[in-house]
Amino acid sequence: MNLFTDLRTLVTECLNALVAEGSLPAGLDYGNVAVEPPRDALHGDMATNAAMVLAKPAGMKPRDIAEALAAKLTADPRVASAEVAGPGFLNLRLNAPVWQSLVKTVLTAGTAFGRSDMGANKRVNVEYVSANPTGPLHVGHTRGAVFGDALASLLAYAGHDVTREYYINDGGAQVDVLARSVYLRYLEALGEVVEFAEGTYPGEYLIDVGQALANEVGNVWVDQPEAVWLEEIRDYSTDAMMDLIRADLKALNVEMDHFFSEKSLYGTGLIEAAIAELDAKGLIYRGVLEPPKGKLPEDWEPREQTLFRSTEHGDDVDRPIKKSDGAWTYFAPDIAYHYDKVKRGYDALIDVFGADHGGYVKRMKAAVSALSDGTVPLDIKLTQLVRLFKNGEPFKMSKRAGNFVTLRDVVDQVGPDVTRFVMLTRKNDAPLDFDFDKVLEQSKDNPVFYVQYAHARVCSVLRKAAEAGITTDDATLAAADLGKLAHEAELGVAKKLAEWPRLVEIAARTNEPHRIAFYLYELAGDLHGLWNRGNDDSSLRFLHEGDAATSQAKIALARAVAVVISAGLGILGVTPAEEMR
RNA sequence: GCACCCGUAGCUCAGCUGGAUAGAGCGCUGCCCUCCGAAGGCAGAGGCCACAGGUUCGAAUCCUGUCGGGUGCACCA
Repeated sequence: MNLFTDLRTLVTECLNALVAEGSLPAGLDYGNVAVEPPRDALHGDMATNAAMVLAKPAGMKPRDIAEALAAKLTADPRVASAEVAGPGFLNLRLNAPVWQSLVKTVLTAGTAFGRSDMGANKRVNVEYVSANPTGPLHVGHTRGAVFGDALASLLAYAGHDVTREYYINDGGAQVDVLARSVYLRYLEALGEVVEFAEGTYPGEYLIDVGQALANEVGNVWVDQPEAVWLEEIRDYSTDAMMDLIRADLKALNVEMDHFFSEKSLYGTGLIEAAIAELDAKGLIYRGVLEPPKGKLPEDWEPREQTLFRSTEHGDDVDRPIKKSDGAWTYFAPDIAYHYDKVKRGYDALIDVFGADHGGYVKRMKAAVSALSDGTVPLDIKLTQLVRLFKNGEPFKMSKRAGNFVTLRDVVDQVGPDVTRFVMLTRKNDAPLDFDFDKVLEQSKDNPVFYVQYAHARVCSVLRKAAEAGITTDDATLAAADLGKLAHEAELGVAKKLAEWPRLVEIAARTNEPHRIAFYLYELAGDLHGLWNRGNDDSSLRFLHEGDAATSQAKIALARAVAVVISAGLGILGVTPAEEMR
């Protein structure tokens, strides 16, 4: 149910009719014909560029095509008028019943209004967060978590079969560091005085882990060499950290479908198999890389390494997959992991990385391109930094975490709903300012509040209606005499609702959930505007004393707005507010 | 030095597959509560879309270059 695609279908039908009667040449490509909202509402409800895009291939003047098309279009009962404007735009106005019935459609479909089948049930894997299992999640992870989760929901809403996935970096040196740090906390729990050297994690969050470990195994590892305890403590600690991370994610209402362990790639032949696949394509060789231009590392020296010829797939330089000592680089298991995703049969992959991984994008895309022979697209979305403020000043670090502000610091103070919405009110690739005071402010410059307030207002109307003895379930409202919604202010809100399905598709196509947040803000503004016009013009109020029929028609519109706000907030993972407190 | 992202109103930012007179919030000026929640609404002022070329019927949008800001750059993860 998308009025814009409905009308685009009508336009192409009319064009075909023109072809059939010989007014247009046959065989034209309608691919670039669009039906969209005009920039200025004064121009009408919808505009099509058909005449302009077809003028050249048809060898005709745009205005001539537009005139002929207009005549055909106005024959349709939905179309009130079709005017040629500017260089050849065709501005359409639709009859009021189109908008009135749209309200009914929304109420009948509920939050499914706006669902799309554009995804054609394609299997998409969205990998996000994937933080190292060495500590609690911090603000940067929070943004990635919120973005990835909303993107996954958006794609699902748009008809994709989505898997939410987390890659656990439990195979590298950083988990050894974790193990050593936990060992120190373990000794500490047993009464020893310990010192945290450079290169260990001093964060207080490991105290509990060390204590728990001491309770479990007693003093068996005291005074023992690392070789004795490292592996066991490493496994124990990463499990503990993943429990911590899962709990953090749960606090944000993020739930993964699948956790993939890097460690599972080692010793199982999976890395070797992935590299062999690349080797078979002639993309693996031994060589020496050029020194990096500009800042030359102090200890740089030419070394022969095993390299992936990523330049064959768009990268700037070839990348090492083995260190000079023969061990895998971090990139190697990452290749194997993505190979695994390709083999699992996904039609598209999406990685959500922090901005500090920007340098990693090209090589990862190169790897997936090579491993899938270009058949599986990989889109990598980078989330930019979050700058935290409190009272207008940069926010201080968290003590418990040692050196960073944690996800818990944020969620505990403002709640998951506010956290999520605010982090989605900016494009993913733009930096985000997050002010603990402003996001809780109940005023118009706080979009969270503004959108929630609109929803709460509708709920308030429903409560008042119930007090007045008016039936307001969705089925009743859908059956109301919606012809009473005749005022342009009311139809204007319905028109905004009509844009929802179209907006979902645009947001999904571009992988940009922030568009949902901005749309909801605009929709909320339209409702607030209509609400206030009821102050001057009582016929625009939602409740009409002693006139249930009129009340139900008006309330139907308000309720339809609430339904779409619910659907949108649902995608963003935010709970709609019934009332403001 | 190279790569990626960004540059739009005084400030913070939207801007769809290239489309008409480039939008919103804050701030500023002035209005609107006997009323379903004024926690809101309406109106006004405010622009060389960083700059210069190019592509075309048409460019904030696409391409090239310049300037400015951010991020990342062998053997870390």
